[in-house]
Amino acid sequence: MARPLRLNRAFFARSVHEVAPDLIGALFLFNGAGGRVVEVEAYHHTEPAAHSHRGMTERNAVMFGPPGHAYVYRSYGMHWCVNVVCEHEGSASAVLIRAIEPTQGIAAMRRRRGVSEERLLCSGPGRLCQALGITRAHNGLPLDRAPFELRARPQTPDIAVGVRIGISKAADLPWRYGVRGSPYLSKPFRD
DNA sequence: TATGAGATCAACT
DNA sequence: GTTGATCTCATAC
Repeated sequence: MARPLRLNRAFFARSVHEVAPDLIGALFLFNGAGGRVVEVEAYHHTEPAAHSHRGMTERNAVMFGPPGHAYVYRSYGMHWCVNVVCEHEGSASAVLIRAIEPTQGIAAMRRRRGVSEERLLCSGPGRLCQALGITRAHNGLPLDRAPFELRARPQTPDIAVGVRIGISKAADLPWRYGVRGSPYLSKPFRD
């Protein structure tokens, strides 16, 4: 079995609906800290929950740039959230990284988060950015170069699909993907 | 176990 | 002035 491939620009230059499920199980590292992606959500400009829905602003400009870059925004005035920019299909779209199963750099993540319980280190979009040290300073950086490191999943996990979390618009779209039964999800999947 | 408030800021009405 | 791709802590059942 070959070493998992580094995810390149071609991986991200596809529809969010292909990239999002394919990210589940992939390795996501930032400055050597991170782990296995266990939860993501797709955001597409055709639906009102997406930041790109109403066109380009200073905040979301990166979403309109080339695929394979990080879009980092401030959520609720407090937290940072990280997305991967995908193929535009007419306008901008991205996949929100919502939860990671910690495998590397756990001591550093514990220090940045201020909690010791591994299950709580990266189980949410705000939590994982705090754990990995991702901020606005990293908005727009390419995902195929340091400090980012993304590698394809070694095997395909059992992927669950559900509705997205914490939104009120287009809340019925089943665009949330995750590893079924993982204890590192921000919330369990209902089926 | 479940619900609610507070923190804090960019975008939108 | 209100809302939101959130999290934590407090208080109530």
